[in-house]
Amino acid sequence: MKQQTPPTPAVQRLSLYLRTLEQLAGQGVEKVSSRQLATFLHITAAQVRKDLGYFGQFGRPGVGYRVGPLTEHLRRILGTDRTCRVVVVGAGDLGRALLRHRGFRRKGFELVAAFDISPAKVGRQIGQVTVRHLDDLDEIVRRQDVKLAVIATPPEAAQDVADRLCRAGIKGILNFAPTTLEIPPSVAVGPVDLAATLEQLSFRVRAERAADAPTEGIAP
Amino acid sequence: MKQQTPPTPAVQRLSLYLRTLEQLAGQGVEKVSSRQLATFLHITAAQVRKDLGYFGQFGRPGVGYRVGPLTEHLRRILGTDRTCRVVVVGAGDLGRALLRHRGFRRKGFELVAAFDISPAKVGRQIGQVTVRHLDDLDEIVRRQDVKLAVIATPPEAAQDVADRLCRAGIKGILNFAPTTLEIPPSVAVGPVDLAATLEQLSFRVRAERAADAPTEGIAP
DNA sequence: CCCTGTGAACCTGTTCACAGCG
DNA sequence: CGCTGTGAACAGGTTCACAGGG
Repeated sequence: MKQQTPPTPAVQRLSLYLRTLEQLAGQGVEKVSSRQLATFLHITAAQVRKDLGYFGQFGRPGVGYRVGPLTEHLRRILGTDRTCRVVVVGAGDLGRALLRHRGFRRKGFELVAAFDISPAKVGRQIGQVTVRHLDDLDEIVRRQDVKLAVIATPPEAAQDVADRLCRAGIKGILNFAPTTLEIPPSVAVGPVDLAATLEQLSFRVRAERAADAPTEGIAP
Repeated sequence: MKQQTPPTPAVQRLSLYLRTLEQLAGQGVEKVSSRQLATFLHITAAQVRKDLGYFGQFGRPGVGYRVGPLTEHLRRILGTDRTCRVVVVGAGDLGRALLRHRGFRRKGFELVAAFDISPAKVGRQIGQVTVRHLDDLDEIVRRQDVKLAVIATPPEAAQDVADRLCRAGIKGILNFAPTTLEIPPSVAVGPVDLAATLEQLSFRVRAERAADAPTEGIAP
């Protein structure tokens, strides 16, 4: 029988399946097997089938999955079948880059507003939007019924911004500031710490050197 | 007995412990208990102790951990105790933002070069570096013995860039392009798909309607 | 044959509970 | 006492293996 809550890693892979399917559709491919999907993503075919199995039965035995319909299903599951409005707080380098990034729009996200407190930035046009003062956040989020927000501020400002976002009724926050936010459990947080991600790479590169050192020499 | 390979999630949390410790040190704090660290990161104290336990014995019973020494240990484990050189490929919006970002330097990474193929971008100064043509990549990576690279190109270019990086002897790649790279297993890849990360938030916000249980995630 | 869907076995990571030290 | 370090119990995910459909 089906598990009540799908494993988080399975949900993460859903995004990868969707990405792959969109690419295949662009090449005119119409059907795909779990094995093919698995090969593209360097995982096992059983994993693909089990992941999709948490959400329904999308395939046909002996045939595989039809690319178009499965794409639609995954979009619906992820909630990106309808365009989803997002605000960006912080118009520094990273905020600007995100606002100009075309990838979000393609994936069903619309960046509808940007906020900052610096007078030098407020009023500037970036991508499709004009930067507004942080004090306007509440009004705009409510008026446009925005559910998702991106925090791209310095870490010192992140908690205050998060508080404002929660008060404005935001439901999910993508946090690029290297801080752990204190927020009510009704709001989801996706932490993205770029420096920490590089650190992970550094570790793996370093670990490889010491791969065949049988002496456990990590603690000095 | 100690496990041979530390769990990947534990290594990821190491970066968070380090981040927290650096913050505490900035506030003049000198010792910290597993319970305090756990509270900051919304995890359990046992988790903190077990994670650190994979790498050595750093604490003193009845006292806790000394902030300074533990910070040093974690940096050494992650390989960021010495400055680590990194190149960035792709000088678009995202590449520029990363090149100007001060957070990497603070964490022990030095962005030593940027590459692009667009004549409009080659020669421009961004942050501390001048953008060079992609054809110079091999020479610079070898001459400066660079181990890590960031790919911030359009997805169509990512695989070719990855091939060049591998040929140049790069050991780890942080890939911001929404593609799965084909690379030899001797090279580590850290995939960062920003649109996919937003999709995950969308899912969790949407899932909340049905069941009130959003979770704070760590894995990218 | 080739494929999906799925219980069952396996494995990896987390939590518990306590011994031992300051 | 409070705190670390760690085996043991537990939970969550992944892989296996096979039933069943085209």
